Amino acid sequence: MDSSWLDLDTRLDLNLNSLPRRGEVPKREFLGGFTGFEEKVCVKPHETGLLVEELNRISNENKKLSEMLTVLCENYSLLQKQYMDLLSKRSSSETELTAASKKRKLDSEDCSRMIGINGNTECSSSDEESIKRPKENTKAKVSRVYVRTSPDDSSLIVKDGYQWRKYGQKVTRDNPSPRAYFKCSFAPSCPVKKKVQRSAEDPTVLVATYEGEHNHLQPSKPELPLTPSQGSTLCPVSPASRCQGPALTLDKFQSGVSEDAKKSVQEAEAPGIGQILVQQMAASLTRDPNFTAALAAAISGRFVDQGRTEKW
DNA sequence: CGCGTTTGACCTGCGC
DNA sequence: GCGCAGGTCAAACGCG
Repeated sequence: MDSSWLDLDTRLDLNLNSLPRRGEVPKREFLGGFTGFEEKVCVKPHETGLLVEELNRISNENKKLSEMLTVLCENYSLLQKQYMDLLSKRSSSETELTAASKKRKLDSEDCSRMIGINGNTECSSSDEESIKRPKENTKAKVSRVYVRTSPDDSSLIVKDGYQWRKYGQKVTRDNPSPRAYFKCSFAPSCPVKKKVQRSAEDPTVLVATYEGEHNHLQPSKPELPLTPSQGSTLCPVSPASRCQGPALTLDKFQSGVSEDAKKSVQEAEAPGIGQILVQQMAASLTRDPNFTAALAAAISGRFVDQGRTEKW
């Protein structure tokens, strides 16, 4: 593992903040990491000017590209918001038609509307239920998570890092797709249940309803599927938090969610545990003499490398 | 053989 | 009290 590469060459900053301003000669460390390019450092003065000009041109180009990307992202968010508004209007008009006879549907639809209003992909209905259904005050906390899947993925699997055992499946009246019932199987005494059903409006969206709180640690981080067919991604429907990168965990996913909703899920999932685990792992690693020796060797190696590049 | 999933039967709560 | 719909159970089944 050549750690000297990491800091010097892997920065792909579109804004190019680290690049020299117009008229400045490029610094040595910028060129230092490129093998083959290093020979060109010893160039004639007029060639330096050309290189600076070229660098500025690329810098401007990157700037333009990043601006275009920003505009594109804004447009995307706007469009998605409009789409969600449209969906919510349609679902609420449908609700009005059947509300008198379908009081049970309230539970599933109040949250669907929330998607449209503020782009939230997860909501806790515990507060609403405490008002609407005082009888269920003693019931476990309920939170809902919306998960986008690929259209060809027919499984009802939401990978959230916990182990679930399916104990039932039922076709409900208001939705043609079946609802799957899961129990947390990591701890036998864990009371948490999960219901997963495809959204009636958008079949690519899985609606996972969690009931109760885990009384154990999270066995593993939510895993990302390698291929779309392998399952669902914990990809928020919300435009605010776009599906990207490998760090798509439930915690990350909550970044586009309202504070109340975040709180409810954080309470349910006990996220501080992860941090404590990391600290414990770091502590145990630093206590290991072999690890500290290897680390020291790696760091000293970096110093030697850097000293060499600065000579150039 | 053990474990997880499937699926039909049964239970429970709610509205009329 | 009855009917309906959601939720749960448990035997059968499949897979590694």
